[in-house]
Amino acid sequence: MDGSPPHSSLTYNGRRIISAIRTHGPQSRADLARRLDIKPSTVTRLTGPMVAEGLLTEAPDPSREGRKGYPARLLSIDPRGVCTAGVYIDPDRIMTCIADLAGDALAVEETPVPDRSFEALMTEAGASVARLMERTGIDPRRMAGCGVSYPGQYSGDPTRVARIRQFRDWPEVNVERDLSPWFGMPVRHMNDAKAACMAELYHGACRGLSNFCHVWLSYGIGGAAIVDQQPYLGRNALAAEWGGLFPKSRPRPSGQDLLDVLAAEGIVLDRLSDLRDDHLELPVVRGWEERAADQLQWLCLVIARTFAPEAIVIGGTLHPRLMDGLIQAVRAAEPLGEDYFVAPPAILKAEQDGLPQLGAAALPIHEIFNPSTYPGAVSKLR
Amino acid sequence: MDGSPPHSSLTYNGRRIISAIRTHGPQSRADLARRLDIKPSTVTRLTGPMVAEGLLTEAPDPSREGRKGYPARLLSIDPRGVCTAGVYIDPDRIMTCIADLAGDALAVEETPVPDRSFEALMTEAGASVARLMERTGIDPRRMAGCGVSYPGQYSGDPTRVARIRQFRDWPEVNVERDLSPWFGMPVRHMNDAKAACMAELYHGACRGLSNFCHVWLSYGIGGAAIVDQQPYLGRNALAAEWGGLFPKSRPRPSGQDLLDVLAAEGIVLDRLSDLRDDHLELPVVRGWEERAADQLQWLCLVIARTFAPEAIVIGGTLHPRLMDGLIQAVRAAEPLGEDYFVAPPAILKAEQDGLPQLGAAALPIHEIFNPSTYPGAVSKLR
DNA sequence: CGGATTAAATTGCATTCCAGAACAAAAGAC
DNA sequence: GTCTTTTGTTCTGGAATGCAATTTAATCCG
Repeated sequence: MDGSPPHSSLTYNGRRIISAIRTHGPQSRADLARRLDIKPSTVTRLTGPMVAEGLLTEAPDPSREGRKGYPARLLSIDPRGVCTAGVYIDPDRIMTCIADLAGDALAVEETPVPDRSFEALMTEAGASVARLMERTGIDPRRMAGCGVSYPGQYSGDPTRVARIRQFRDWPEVNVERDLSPWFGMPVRHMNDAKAACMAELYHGACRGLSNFCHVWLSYGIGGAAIVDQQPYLGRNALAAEWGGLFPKSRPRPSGQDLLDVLAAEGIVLDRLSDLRDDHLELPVVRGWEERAADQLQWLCLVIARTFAPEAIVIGGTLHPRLMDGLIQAVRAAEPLGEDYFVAPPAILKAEQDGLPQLGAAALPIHEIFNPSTYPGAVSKLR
Repeated sequence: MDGSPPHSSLTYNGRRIISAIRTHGPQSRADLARRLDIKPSTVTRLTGPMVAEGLLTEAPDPSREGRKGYPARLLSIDPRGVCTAGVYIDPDRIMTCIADLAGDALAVEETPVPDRSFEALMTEAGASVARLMERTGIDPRRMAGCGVSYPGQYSGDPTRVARIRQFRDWPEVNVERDLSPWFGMPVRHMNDAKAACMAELYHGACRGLSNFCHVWLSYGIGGAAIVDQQPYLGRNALAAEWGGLFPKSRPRPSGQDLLDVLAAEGIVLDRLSDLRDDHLELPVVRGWEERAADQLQWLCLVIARTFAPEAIVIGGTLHPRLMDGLIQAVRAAEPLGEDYFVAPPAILKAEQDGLPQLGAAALPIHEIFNPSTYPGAVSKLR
């Protein structure tokens, strides 16, 4: 059809339009002009090519039926207008997917990790993405890029991705130089918790929220803070790494801590996923759950009093019933401390924590559609 | 001379230029072009009117003397190019100033509060600013606006300034409608702690820093968080109100708490400023200081692990020797907890906490010179 | 039924702002 | 004295938006 991908020609206000539709749902050109404080003519001009290229779709507005005036046509994002690939790597497995703009996974794959070397992992991940592309028959021009995430904290130079404990032998990884070659498209990276947070921002419980915090419970305790619809990373990308509030030498509400507590009772599990339903009935697990709930209540209170987010979303890879129990406990702990004279932030349950590679797949979307990541020189007119 | 004030015609890149000079010091047009990734021709075109209007001044660059090429001319901000007024109101007094762009107060005034009604206070504040304008003989066209700050927390509708405890009888205050009429120029508002933080950003210890947190110790415990050179307010502007981490029913590191502790020992002081040097030697004050230092250490640890700022700046209206002691104690508490594998944030002493009205005076500067507050329609070129 | 009214969407032209390229100016280097 | 280097300027063109008039399709109402 045409040579250039449908997202490559978006102007700054073009991104704002996509962003507004994503946040506030399908709406007319006139609504967009009012919301974004730009002229209707600008909206018409910018949306024209987007509709032609299949990025947006038009539909009549039923809610305005029976009212005077020219009937409005609602603009919606066509989920299949652009797709992205997501790669999640942990010490045990590689999980990949092709996802559309609605966050639906068109295809997923899970591959065991044979060898933890950087080369072996990236070779396998690249091959997996290529297989998924083949299987779904996606037009490569519609692929906006590939997101890659893996657990671990950052350290030192923020332009480079950190080496992490589980992958000690990896080289010093630089996204552009070391990651991109394996996937044949632009590559973005964040650690597992921050990528999972992006999935909640674009496809999950926090869709369109401007300011919220994320708590990620896996083997460790991770997290992220979203400020004005972008991740706030802080110094060395250490912001919202809540684990730092719980010293490793003491009991903490992490998956590894649960495994340690179980092991001390003689129940040795290798992975979190080995935790079966009947384990949950054990007194030792009940006890851990109660203590972890207290610690999470305290954590949410601290988050509420520091970031004052609109919401706190909690997700992770612990057993679903553990997650549910912890979230219920935090919700019950209102009013989140004394001295509160306004309503506390909403406590939300993550919706996309079952598919960690979806978070990675959200990274290219952020890069391409978010106004704040618009590249190049800047001008503003008034 | 000319009819419009020198700051009113700044384009978006014009603001970026001012901002870059403020952050990185005097520099040549070529430096600015490289730093901001815009063309030298653009810098020439934009700086021309600024120099002509007296907003910028030119000087030869001694550091490039003896080197090849056309000698560079350094551009500096002329502190007197634009001035602002600042008004700080507390239950006991009204403090006002006229300040220039360097944060020098050209004139200050302190007036006792006769009557805490909104009308009386604003009448007196407006008259005071008018007297200062008269005294300094400032050209009204050079006045960018007036900042107004007073202590208290926000609640409810963030478009309106909150009613606070000390001023319970005030009406529901709306900045545009209720504050502007008294001062004859544009008015901006933040509470005392957040305004003080703006003074540190523009004139003090954190000049030009992108991300930092502020701890404000007065009768209460306030604070602010700066993200990308703008205040991050959060839900209901409650972000970084650190006092929320210390329930009022228990000992907390606030000035009011110190007065309460002293009162319990039979030493009844009415105001913080009544605390004399010899009070500091009392065992009860020593004890309070020690406990408050522990609490501040904990607070800074929490800030470091949540916001991960580049720096934490501590200021307030406590006795200077108390402030110094507390800051020293926090600095000595490195490494700010275990599990830290990168350097902790710098602990800085506020430089402008002696003149609270200067924080208010920084608000119009932020509004006028910060790229992120640029009004009107938006476009970006690439 | 048909003109008046209403609001959305479109079109052509004007304006604003920046990039690009050629050029001018001032200094040291050879 | 000419060449080289770097800063700074000028002028033109292009990209993006605003502005104002116009078209379009629906309801309202006599």
